[in-house]
Amino acid sequence: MTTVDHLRQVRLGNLRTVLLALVDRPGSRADLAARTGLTKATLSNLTEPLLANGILVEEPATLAGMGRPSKPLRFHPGGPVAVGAEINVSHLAVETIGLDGETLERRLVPADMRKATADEVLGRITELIREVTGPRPLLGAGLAIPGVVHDGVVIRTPNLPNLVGVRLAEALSRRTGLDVLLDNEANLAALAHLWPRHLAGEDFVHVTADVGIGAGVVLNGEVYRGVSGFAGELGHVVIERNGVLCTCGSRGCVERYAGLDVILREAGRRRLDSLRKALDAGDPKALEAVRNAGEALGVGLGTLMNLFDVPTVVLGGSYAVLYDHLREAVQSEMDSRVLAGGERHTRLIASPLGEFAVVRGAAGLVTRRAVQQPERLFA
Amino acid sequence: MTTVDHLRQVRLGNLRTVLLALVDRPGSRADLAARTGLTKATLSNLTEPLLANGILVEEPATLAGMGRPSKPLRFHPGGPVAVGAEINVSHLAVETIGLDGETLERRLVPADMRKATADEVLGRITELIREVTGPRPLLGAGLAIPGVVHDGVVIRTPNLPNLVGVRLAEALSRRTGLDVLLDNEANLAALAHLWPRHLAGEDFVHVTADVGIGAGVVLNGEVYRGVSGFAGELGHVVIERNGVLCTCGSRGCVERYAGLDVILREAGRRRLDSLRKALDAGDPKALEAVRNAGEALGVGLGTLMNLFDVPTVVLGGSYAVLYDHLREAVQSEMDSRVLAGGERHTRLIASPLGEFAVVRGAAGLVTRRAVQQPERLFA
DNA sequence: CCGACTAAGTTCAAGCATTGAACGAATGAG
DNA sequence: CTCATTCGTTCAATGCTTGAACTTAGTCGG
Repeated sequence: MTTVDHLRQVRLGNLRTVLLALVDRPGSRADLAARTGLTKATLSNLTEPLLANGILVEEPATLAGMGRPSKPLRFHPGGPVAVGAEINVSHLAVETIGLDGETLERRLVPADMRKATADEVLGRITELIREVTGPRPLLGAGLAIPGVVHDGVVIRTPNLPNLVGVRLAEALSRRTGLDVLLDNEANLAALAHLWPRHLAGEDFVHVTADVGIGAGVVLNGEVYRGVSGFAGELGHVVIERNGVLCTCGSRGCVERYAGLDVILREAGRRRLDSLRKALDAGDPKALEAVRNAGEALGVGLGTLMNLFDVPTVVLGGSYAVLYDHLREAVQSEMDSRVLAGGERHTRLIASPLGEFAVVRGAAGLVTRRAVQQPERLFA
Repeated sequence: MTTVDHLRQVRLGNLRTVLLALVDRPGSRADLAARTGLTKATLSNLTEPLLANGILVEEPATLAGMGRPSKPLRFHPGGPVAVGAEINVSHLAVETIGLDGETLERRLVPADMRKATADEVLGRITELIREVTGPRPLLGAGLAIPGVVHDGVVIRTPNLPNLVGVRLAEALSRRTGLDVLLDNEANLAALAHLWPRHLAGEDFVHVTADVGIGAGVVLNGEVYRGVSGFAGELGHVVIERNGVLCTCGSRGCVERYAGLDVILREAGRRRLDSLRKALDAGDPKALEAVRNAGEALGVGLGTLMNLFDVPTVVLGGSYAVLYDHLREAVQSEMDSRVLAGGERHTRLIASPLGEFAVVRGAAGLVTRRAVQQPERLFA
């Protein structure tokens, strides 16, 4: 650690706060100085290389009130972009976003990936990525899969058995030439609610149901993954110690009572949209199936809240679609069990992001890293 | 934020790493330079004020091999000390430690505090603190209570009802003239395993049973408290959604199956030492009571592990006393339910700290703050 | 006993990011 | 046209770490 390094760290830290302020919203040097607490002099200095490297652009001018007009800075419309990609059981999806978080291109293609080989999956996702990437420089790609991931390797993915043990990040990187970050879809859906916009605060849990139930846990503005990537496995929280046997070997896992497959079976439906229609039509069997699932989920979430103590739960994915009919059962079961409930109710909300939450999170993983490690922008 | 502040931050950060290295073990300037990555010049510079202020002392010399002998630095034996204090249902305890973590004085006095008023409790604990503090300067006091705490105020403490709502930190501070940090005993028992020595890694959960069951959660080398102090409430993790009604209003909480009161009742014993003797004598009723509790605890811990994904569980307090007889049931139930268990077994250990774990943690809270904010040492 | 050797600790000029103040630039108000 | 106002730049000053040179205090071999 040389002396230069120490001062360089200070500079990089300031660069990070400036970029964070810009992600929040564009602003002139003077405005950014006020917002970050740095001086105008430092801002001139810090933004100079960002402008020179095509990361930022200076807008013509703003005809404000008195005084010299300010020239707001924003992310360059031709600047670097990040790719998000999702491999899932029944679809593939990709999306590109700029550093400002705006969506540039997106694709979602239904496809049964259950039996596909790793090569087939990689081939198709690579093709999709090529479709959405244009001439703008690429920061890298985030890749989401439904399962547990550690160090770029797929550790566990019950519904895509051909991917277990595959070094997916490396494999996709070889095919696309991009830097690839691999993560679990639950974590990435949660990240999409945190970055680039705070949609649910700095501490929350995001819950999704597909075949399994996964929770992405955000603590202190950071996604919490656990030491080996197994954190937030809400689906395997036990609600009845001698309950139904689970594929994981345990008994009474939440997943066996609140998983989407269970709800559909109990409701006598095949697909989510059909269930949704039945619910809206007041079908009693469907309503009961959803209420039962909501209660089970509420019990599991109560346990989760007693361990993590966060103020907000976001229901996403299929749960967001069923939100109107789930809410009451989940909330009441949770409230009756959460210890902190005496102080304040746990806020339960539906995700405002649709089916692109996961890919947006995947892309966000890349833009977030670029902002937090600004030296990457000059490579 | 002036320019001076920026450079001061660098200096304070380096001071912190030097002090951390010294907490680990004493060492000469050259040795510390090697361990911290700083230069000998910087070390001379940083340690000078620490020596001048009586925080460190220079040992005479060490007659090592060749070359100029080194003069190791260590914390001054007359330097500042921290007080830890514990208010509990059936006892009060205090302990003083130096910055190196060595115990100086300790007291543990049995006393039924259930019906005591806040004033009575504060009076007695103040008296104990006076008994153990000598001429050495005081950094402050850590205060532990069995219950939930937030911002120096007691939020919830089922077994010491007279303390709810009391601004305990402020009250004790007024009586003793010390800076007081208030925290939950579960968090502090966990901290005692993290600071000043890593006894269980940087990620673990420490579990204690008294009347209730509490877990102190350590993630990434930091105690995780949740947004309102309610994190780690393992006692209210649900293991049977329609199980026994709990005082908290929920049903099937772990506490109702694995709490110490339950174990004693089932075993037909009044006190822990009597239970322990019965177990050692092979009393079947006692053995079964403990095994049942172990299984229930294992189910709850399995759920906890599926959410936090830490590699180690430390059993402390009464559970440490019963460890030999609890271990098997806890471990097997946990292993069959933890998803990450396929990769590695969760390590289950008994706390090596005895009944002073909580007060040591309370004192550690203060020494840790002093090291992390070294500017406090020059006041 | 002396000189070579080794390692610890100190001294000092150099380097560098931020700062605050002074300055130049660009516009509106009167 | 002049003044007020705000934006952005320039520049000397600050203060911390650094690496190299230097001093100090021992061991080792003859």
